[in-house]
Amino acid sequence: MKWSKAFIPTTREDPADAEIRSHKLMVRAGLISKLASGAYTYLPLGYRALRKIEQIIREEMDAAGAQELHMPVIQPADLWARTGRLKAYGPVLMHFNDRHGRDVVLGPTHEEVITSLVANNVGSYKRLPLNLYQIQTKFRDEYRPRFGVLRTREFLMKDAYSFHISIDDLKTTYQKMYEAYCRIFDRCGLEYIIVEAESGPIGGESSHEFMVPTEVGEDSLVRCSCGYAANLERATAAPIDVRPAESLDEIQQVHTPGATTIKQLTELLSVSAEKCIKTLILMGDGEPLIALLRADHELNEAKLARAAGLENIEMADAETIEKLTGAAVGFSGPVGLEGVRIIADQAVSVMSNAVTGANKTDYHITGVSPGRDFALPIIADIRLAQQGDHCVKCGGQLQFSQGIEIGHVFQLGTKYSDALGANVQDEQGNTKPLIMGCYGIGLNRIMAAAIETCSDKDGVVWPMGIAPFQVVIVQLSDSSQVVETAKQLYKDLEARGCEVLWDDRQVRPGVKFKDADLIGIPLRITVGEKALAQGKIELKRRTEKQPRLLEPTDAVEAVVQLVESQTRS
RNA sequence: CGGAGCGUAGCUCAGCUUGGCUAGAGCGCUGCGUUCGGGACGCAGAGGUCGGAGGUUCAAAUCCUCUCGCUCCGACCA
Repeated sequence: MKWSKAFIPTTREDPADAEIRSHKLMVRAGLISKLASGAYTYLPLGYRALRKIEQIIREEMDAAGAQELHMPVIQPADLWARTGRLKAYGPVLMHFNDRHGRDVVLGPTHEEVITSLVANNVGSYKRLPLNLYQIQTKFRDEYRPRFGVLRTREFLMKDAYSFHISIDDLKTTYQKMYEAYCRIFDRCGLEYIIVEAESGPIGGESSHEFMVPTEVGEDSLVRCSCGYAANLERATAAPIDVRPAESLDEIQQVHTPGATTIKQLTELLSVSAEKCIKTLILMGDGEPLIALLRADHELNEAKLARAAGLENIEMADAETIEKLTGAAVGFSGPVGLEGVRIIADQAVSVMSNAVTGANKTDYHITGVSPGRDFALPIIADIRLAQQGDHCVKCGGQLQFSQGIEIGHVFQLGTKYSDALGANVQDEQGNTKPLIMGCYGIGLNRIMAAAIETCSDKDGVVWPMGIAPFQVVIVQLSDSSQVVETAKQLYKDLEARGCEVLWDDRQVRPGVKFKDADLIGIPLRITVGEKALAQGKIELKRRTEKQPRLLEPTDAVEAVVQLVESQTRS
């Protein structure tokens, strides 16, 4: 491609509405352009990169035994109602009414469609396992699109769905997908980690997320040097040890007017939050429930729900709290509360001489020791891991960072097949629900994550595997010798299968160098009078400072080799 | 949906507090000339519903009301 004919609108300045590095660079390098909040055009350069990502995914999915198909974006809302997800997704689903007034949704994902497809066409275990995938635009009316292309209302996703007669068979495919994902992300040149994950409202039991650690990701990661890794929702910290025995104080009531927050309480009484018990009152399936946490810890609702055996949990309103405790919000405590389920975090169970609410407005009590002053019927891990916690596997310090989720694999089970009646007959002729797995990859996020992690002060530094072009030829002048040499290199490299961008523009050298760095093509050939006087041209990697001088024919060989060695995983 | 901020040239912004002449700068763009190995310079130019609607006023980019859009924080999220 000749640069003079290409549509690559680079800019010198950062866009005003971009906050994070990848977003700024994607706009400056002419990869994307925003149409509206959460809706971006992929410009030719950006689209080339996106298509390369797509092709890597396609090749690896095919190699792993999955088959590509293409499903509709528009889906009857009725189908969504049957799995309960019309309600579960709520306003995130984009709807419209067609000319007959039928409620239609734009697919945010395709479990319903694929499950009904397979239900209608597969009746026997003999056709299983089956693994089908598509690469398609998905629609979600996000509460808040953000971070450039990281969270948008319209995005490209690869979603695969597998169908099985047995859990063992599902696990085999799950493992294959897991390995295929590793190859895909390796080929994309990403540094990623794999974490245990909550499966979320999609349902299912086992799940792993593929994350690229960055400073700006939306997800929080917890890691240990021993290899333990989980996302924050799932992460478990090592239990807190029992403190050395001290003499147990007697309970005393203290006047704490207006101290409704932990901060106010600790300042008023000059105690650390570690000595206070936070009493959270929640509603689970219509019943009140009390969660006790050390005051410097945060509740993990998913863990609490699991410990309590409940589906949905939400914070109780002020009225419920006042009725239950007889005190205003902010003065609740476990001592003396009757007839309500109490679940204590493990860290609370090892406390003594603690401070907590007195169930009397404007009063707290001190000298509280769990076990002595109130019962601990259920002790569980119901908190978020936090800075300073230790690894549950090896006892080492847990490390916290942010990350971008680029892929997610789930073992779904029979949630959708049950809801949609997707059954097959097994060997004995019994009717069995299909056991499912599903596997997603966010293509746009791969691109953003790659740029977020691969860039320097001058611009993007594309990994070879997903670079829009593999090599850029910078032609420094219009002298016939320079032009002819550049042209010959261009022809030779293209003939060898390289993706070449030839900067033949009538602009000053400085502009060409700056632009080449900004758009981040991995290899750069410079053709200029100086080196050409010795019959040489310059070859440089984007990551290097100094070029090497080579004969043009040697340069072609060198480029071909570099491309090959860096494209392989 | 709650909180905060921002909408002025293609892009990045100044001007608004304290209303007043023809609405400015830099970058980019067009033409001519000089330059030509890391975003050159000179001259000449094109380019604006000051987000939109309504109001106050002799007079509104500037003040008031409403509205739309965008960004960030929160809530939410395969």
